[in-house]
Amino acid sequence: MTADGVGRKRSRRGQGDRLRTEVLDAVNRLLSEWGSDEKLTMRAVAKEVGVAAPSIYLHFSDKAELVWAALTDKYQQLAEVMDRADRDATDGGPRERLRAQVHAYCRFAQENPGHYRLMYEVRQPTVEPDRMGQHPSRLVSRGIRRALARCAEQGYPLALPLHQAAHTLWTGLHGLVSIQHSLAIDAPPPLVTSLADGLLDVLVGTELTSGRTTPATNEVDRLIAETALDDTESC
Amino acid sequence: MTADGVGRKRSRRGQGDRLRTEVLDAVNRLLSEWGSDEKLTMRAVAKEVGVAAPSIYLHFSDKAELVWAALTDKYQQLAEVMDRADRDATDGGPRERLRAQVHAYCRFAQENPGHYRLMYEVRQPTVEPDRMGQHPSRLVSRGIRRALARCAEQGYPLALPLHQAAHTLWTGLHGLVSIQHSLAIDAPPPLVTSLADGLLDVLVGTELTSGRTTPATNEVDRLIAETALDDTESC
DNA sequence: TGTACATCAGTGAACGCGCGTTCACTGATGTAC
DNA sequence: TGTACATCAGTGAACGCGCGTTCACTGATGTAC
Repeated sequence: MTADGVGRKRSRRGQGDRLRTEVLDAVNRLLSEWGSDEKLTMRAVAKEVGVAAPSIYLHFSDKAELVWAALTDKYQQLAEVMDRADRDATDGGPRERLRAQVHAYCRFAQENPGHYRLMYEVRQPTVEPDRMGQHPSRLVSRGIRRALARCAEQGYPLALPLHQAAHTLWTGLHGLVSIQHSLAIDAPPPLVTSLADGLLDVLVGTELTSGRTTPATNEVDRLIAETALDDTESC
Repeated sequence: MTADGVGRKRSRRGQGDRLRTEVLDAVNRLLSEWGSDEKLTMRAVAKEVGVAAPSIYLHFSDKAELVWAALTDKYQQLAEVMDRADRDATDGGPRERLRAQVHAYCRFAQENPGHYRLMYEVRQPTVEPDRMGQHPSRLVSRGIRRALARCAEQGYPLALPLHQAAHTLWTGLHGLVSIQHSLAIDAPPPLVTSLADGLLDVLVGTELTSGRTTPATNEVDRLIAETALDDTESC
């Protein structure tokens, strides 16, 4: 037991895996508390768990693996939050559901600045390139693309071809919150959400019209769909 | 003279300031060479200059000051590149000039990933909050806003009020290139430029029409104009 | 039922390293007399 | 014109620190006989 360890009890035989989740929980707590990933060290994590630093290596082969696990976890959580927001808005049309997802994204980014930074700066400990192809951020971009596809299907005109619109919306949201974070701007949270709404309004027509229609797929759209930027699932 | 110092000659009396620019040049070279700011240490910079590490302190009181100087320098350079692109496109209309600025931005970000990362992650060594109010990124956002204002003045309809459109365009560009960087995606550079074009097309009408017109300023637009997100100069 | 033992879930101390920064110094160079 | 001296532009060695990681270990706990 370390100096500050809060009386953690050693797991019983066979319960060794308990520590793994405790470690990931500790990472979450530290990122929340600090709003940053600067001080995220093996020693700090161990101390937060109430365990000696080498114990972490019983479950993660090195720091990169730990960070990657935390990161994947959080992406899943973000995707889940967006998905729930989408489902909870079923009484609105597909456009309202997309908007709900967008708002969930903004809220998550503002409530979890530490996690958000970690998620979008994987190169902390460098990560192998093949892993990059499976980057869990796909979970998020896919959710947005699906919601956009539903809008298009049900007659809302998109200002750009589907994949391009989805990528533009996703990266646009990221740009909004990330500049907010990196320039340490203290704009009120609702402002970011309003800006996101503006972007959404520009990309997805607000009413069902037969006049304007979603542009057909083009070279750019196809390239995005093929690149690692997106995944292969068809829409 | 250090082991690797490339025969740098000590400055003559009164020429002591020469070292200052040599240091900043060295920072530039290292960021270019590495495409990253991870390894940017006082020792590495000193070695690149061909000088002992403590010599840097003759001109910069600490690392934060050095980084801030390099950062400001690069923002000015980016703003200049965008400005020149704008001026070089005078034979096109204001819309073509804006597009030229947008392309210059994308090119800069892709050709200088190391600088770009440094520019948008100031919190490396934490920077005092009052400095943040004077963040040199304003140079960039101002350039974009001015070009947008010219478009609006000359009859191109914006899809959003001026300041909001400018902020959306700027952060949207940042989102595009920053996700490219952080997810280590190897999309061909022209693709990013095409995506930027798409964003531009969505925000600024492609033709002079009297039908659609730029929305009047609103609450969101006013808030952005007032926030540190922007500067006070009126458009 | 009692006991020897294998295994599991960790620990304490130390490793080598690189970092930002400090400190007392040095040696060339221009200047005053 | 020659020389003592102040100043300038740096240097070398060391500081204390925190980091990721390794290594030999320990002590409780379940199990076999």
